[in-house]
Order: sequence, then structure tokens, then C-alpha cells
Amino acid sequence: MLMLVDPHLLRTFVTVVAEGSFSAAADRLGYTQPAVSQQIAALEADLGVPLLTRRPVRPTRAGERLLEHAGPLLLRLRAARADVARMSARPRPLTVAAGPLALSAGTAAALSGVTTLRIAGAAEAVALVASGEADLALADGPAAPSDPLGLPDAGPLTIVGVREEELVVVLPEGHPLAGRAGLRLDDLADALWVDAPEVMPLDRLRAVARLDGLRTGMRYEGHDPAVAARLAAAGHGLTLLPASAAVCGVRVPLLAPRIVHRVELVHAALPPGPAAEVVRALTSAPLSASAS
Amino acid sequence: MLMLVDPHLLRTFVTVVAEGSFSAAADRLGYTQPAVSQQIAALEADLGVPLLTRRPVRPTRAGERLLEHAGPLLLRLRAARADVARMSARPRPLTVAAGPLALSAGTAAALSGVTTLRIAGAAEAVALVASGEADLALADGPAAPSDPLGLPDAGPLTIVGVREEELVVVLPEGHPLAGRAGLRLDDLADALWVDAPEVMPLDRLRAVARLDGLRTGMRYEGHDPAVAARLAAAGHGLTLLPASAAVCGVRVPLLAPRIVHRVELVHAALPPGPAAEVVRALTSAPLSASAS
DNA sequence: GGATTCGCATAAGCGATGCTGATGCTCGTG
DNA sequence: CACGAGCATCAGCATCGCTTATGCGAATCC
Repeated sequence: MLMLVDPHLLRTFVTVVAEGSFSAAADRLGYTQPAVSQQIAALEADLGVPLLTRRPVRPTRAGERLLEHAGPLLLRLRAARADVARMSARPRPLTVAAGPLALSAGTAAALSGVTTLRIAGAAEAVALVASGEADLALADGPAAPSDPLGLPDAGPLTIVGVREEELVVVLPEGHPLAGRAGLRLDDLADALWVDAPEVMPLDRLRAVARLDGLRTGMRYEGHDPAVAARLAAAGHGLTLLPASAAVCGVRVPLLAPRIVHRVELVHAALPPGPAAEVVRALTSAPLSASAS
Repeated sequence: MLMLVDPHLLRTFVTVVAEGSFSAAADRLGYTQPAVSQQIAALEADLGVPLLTRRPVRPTRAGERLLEHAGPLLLRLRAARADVARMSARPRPLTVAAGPLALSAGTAAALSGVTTLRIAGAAEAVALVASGEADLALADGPAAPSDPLGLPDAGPLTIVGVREEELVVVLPEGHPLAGRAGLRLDDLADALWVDAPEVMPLDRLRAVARLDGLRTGMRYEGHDPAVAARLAAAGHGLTLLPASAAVCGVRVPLLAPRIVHRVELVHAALPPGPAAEVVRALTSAPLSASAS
């Protein structure tokens, strides 16, 4: 009697869905195609439900359900291994994952001894720390003042806020609202926005502000905040950035809803060493809302 | 190359630690003792670290680390199976898990068609829903007004607040503070409290109130709020209860910190049926702070 | 519209895994 | 110091899951 879903099957399932093909998944995982075929069959037999349609290869309803579990599950599995491994690991090159807007002058100064800096979205940054690929992460995103970012739960991680900063709306020169002293987001819900999912995802903004609008004007797929600001200044759509990252355009403070840009430090339990030093440096200063 | 920790080994490991013995764990799991021995050895070989001390059988530091992951991991594994199973399950006896203080007159009325009602702490209630053993849960606990309870993440569950109620301190008649119109928790940190972990855990209260005190007078291990109130009224220690549950003693509203008793409905995605009906009944009324 | 090809399913074979029962060994106990 | 409880080890064997080879159905192409 199999009570526990086999994670190998789960991983194969995820890969098949991602690749959209049994054979491609087999290649990627280093199996042969029949092995994948059998694994999927085994998983479906175990759960008693078809998980994939073949030709085209797509998840069924049940398969989509399973997918929602599979990601976090596989992450935690890697996290467990990484967490135990940290116990007996000696010093190694220090890797930090940071959100695109997480590095201010203050935080950058604290990163002494860091070998590699990797830019990653909030969820990805947490995953990197949990799985041991990064030692620390500085996740960033919009949040209500002194509220935590809703970071995904990937195991016993320490999460502390390290910075909060005022958000400003970036407008092009001459925009009708450019003269205002402050703006309400509701008034801008119908305007066109620059959707920069790797800088300041509109979805998250909508969730935090409890808003439905924010139509997309131009989409920017890079993660340089300066580019987002320039696009906004050039009139391709509005954008919302922490004051210090809005390097051009007309910057008008956001009045309502009360949302700030928050940076949180994420790390596992660390043995004494350079990583722990950086954590201390980052957390020694009290969390303060630094304007501009 | 094993990249993924084998959940069977994890389950065995958890059981061995819980039982404090290889042979007892073997019994419990339906294995023989050598099987357990080999599984633990395999897990230790896989992770490259000793996880248990033998004689006495106790987790090492690394083992404790692994334990923190194991629980949530195994829960999610069961949750994944349950979630997929729900897709193809036809109606069955409706089971609801509820916190000891979650059932007011209003919520009780909404539970039509429910076969079994089970009292469980917040974390346990979530686990029951995730693993499919319960269809719905009403988790309860102290929280800042309109802040969510910090329920553990056990997968894609829907969590909505359904009630918030004022908290009162229960004092014995004639207590020096019994005449007050309201009380601050800081002033009571040094008093003796009734620790009723299954009704209103002091730990959670300390966490929410950011307080260190609250000395334990008497410990009550049942989950009847009326008993907790009676113990407080009899002078065995103070207690904090939602106004409607404080059936005796002198009841003084809590003024600071601003904490309310919150009830949240937890459920997975439900196919239409009696369970979905109950959810609708519970969520149709707007969340309102009902005094007394 | 028939031939072709791409891609998943099935079959047979075989090595590896992981269980059981028997036995050895070691630490804690009286 | 001797005993016993309890974990480790060993040999044997069933099962599982991978590989190679092949079957088969559905799109595609001319």
C-alpha cells in the first residue's frame, strides 16, 4: 500500500508538463522515454485519476491540482537536504540573491565578503535560500507599512524586515497629474501602466492595493529599475517605484492606499562565518523608512 | 544519484524519534526492526550526517533540523493526494474541525449537514483539512484586528476570516482590578495566568502581544472554555477569552494591545455539494466584530 | 487519401533495491 | 561482572523500475 506520493514521479510529472512532451522530459531528466511513460502511468494508477491528456500533452483538472502541490513539495525536499548539509559545510563562496530594488546604498555596503550577487524575484529568492543555492536573500516588494511581504513558506527560514521606503508614481513631464503633491492609486487604475514583472509586478500591486485595474501599456521584461523609470518618463505608461530608484521622470508620492516598498532579509539558521556576519551587518541597523 | 530525499525514510525517521526506539517504530510502521535500522542508515548515508544517537535514541543537531522539515513535508504529501482525490470523490459524511472557541451561535447555525465535528487546535485543524480528513475547519485564535491568524502553509487552501470578537480578561470577584472598565495586558504580565493550551495558548498570546511575561498559575489541559472561565473566576489565574465564552467571573475588556479573537474558515477547493453549501452559509454574512 | 513520421504505449529482460529471518554485538543495568 | 534489551549485520529472495526493442495511433505531407 503506497501511502506517500513518490517525489520522483512528481518531478517527472512536473517536467513533462513543463516540456509538454514525454520524450523531451525523458531527455531532460536523463531517462528513456518508456521510463517516463511508466512513471506517469504509475502516478496515475497510484492516485487513481488521469493526470495528463496525451496528444496534446496537457494536465487534466486533477493534474493541475497536483501541479500546485508539486512545486512547493519538491522545493521543501531540496530545502531539507540543504538545511542538513549546512550543518557540516565549511565556508564556501558566499552567494546572495537580491530583488531588483533591494539594493540601496546601505544594504550594498553591508555585503562584504559576498562573492556572487544574483537578481531574483521574491519567490525565487526564497527558493534559492531554501535549497541552499544562495546563503542569503534580500527579497523586496510592495506591502502595507510594517506588514511582512507574503513570502512563500519553504521551511524554517528566518525572515526580518530590513528596510521600508516611500513609493512614488513616475509620470512623464507634462502629464496632467504631474503637478500634484500626491496621488491616490484608485485615480490611476484606469491609466496605462508599465508592466515590469521582474521589477515591480502589477499583480502583486493589485493584490496589496486590493485593486482590479492597472491596465498594461508596455511590458518590460528586464530587471533594471532605471529602465522602468525611463519608460515611464517617456510616456509608455506609469510605474510605481521606491523613491530612490525613480531616477527620472516626474515623481509624485503615493498617498493612498498606504503602501511602502519593503525589503526583507531571508536566511536559514547559519553557522558562524561570513554569511552570519553579513546578516548581522544588515540587521544591526533598525528598520527605518528612509525617504528618498 | 539520489537528489530527492525519500519520504519513506523521512516517515520512518520521524516515527523513530517519536517512539524513541527503532523496534517500537518498526512495530508501529509494520516493518521489522532491521528494516528500520537499514532505512535510518540509508537516510544518514544519503545526507552524509548522523541523524540519531543510539542508546539512547535521540536526534542529533542535524536530525532536529531534518525533523523541522519532515512534518510539513509529509503533511503536504498527504495533502497532494487528498487534493487530487477530492476531484473524483462523491459526497460523503461531512466532517468539520473547529477550534474550541470557534463555535458561536452564528457559526453553529451554518453547519447544516455536518456529520462530525472535531475540536482541534489551529495547526491541527489546517492539517486535517489539507490531508482530507476534514472538509472544513474553523480555526481560531488571538490576532490584531483584521489581521489574519498566522496559519501554517499546507498547500493551496482558501482561508477567509468569518468572525472577530472582543477579548475580555476574566478575573475572580473581588480582585483588585475587578472594578476597572478596561485593562492593559502589560499591567497583567506579572500576574498568574491559567495556561489552557487547547483553549487559548499563552505562547500565541505572547507572540501576538509581543510580551514576555504571563506567568503560569494553573494549567488546564481540556478544551472547554467554560472550565477555563470557572478556573479564572475561582482565582487560579487570569484568563483571556472572547466575551461570549467568558461565562462567569468578572469580565473586563482588553484595551491594549489591540487584540481580538478571530475565527477563520479553512477549506480546499470544493466541488459543489454539502460542504460548499456550508462554506457559502459561513461566508455570506460579512465579517463583523460582534460584541458579547 | 494513402504513405510517412512523430510520439506515446507495451513487452521482455535484468540489475538494483529493500524487505525478511537469523544472528552477532554492544551498551546500560542490577 | 553477568545478563538482557536493543541496534547492527548478513544472507537470501521477491519486487520494482530501468533499458532496449517493438507496437500502434494520430497528425502531416504530397
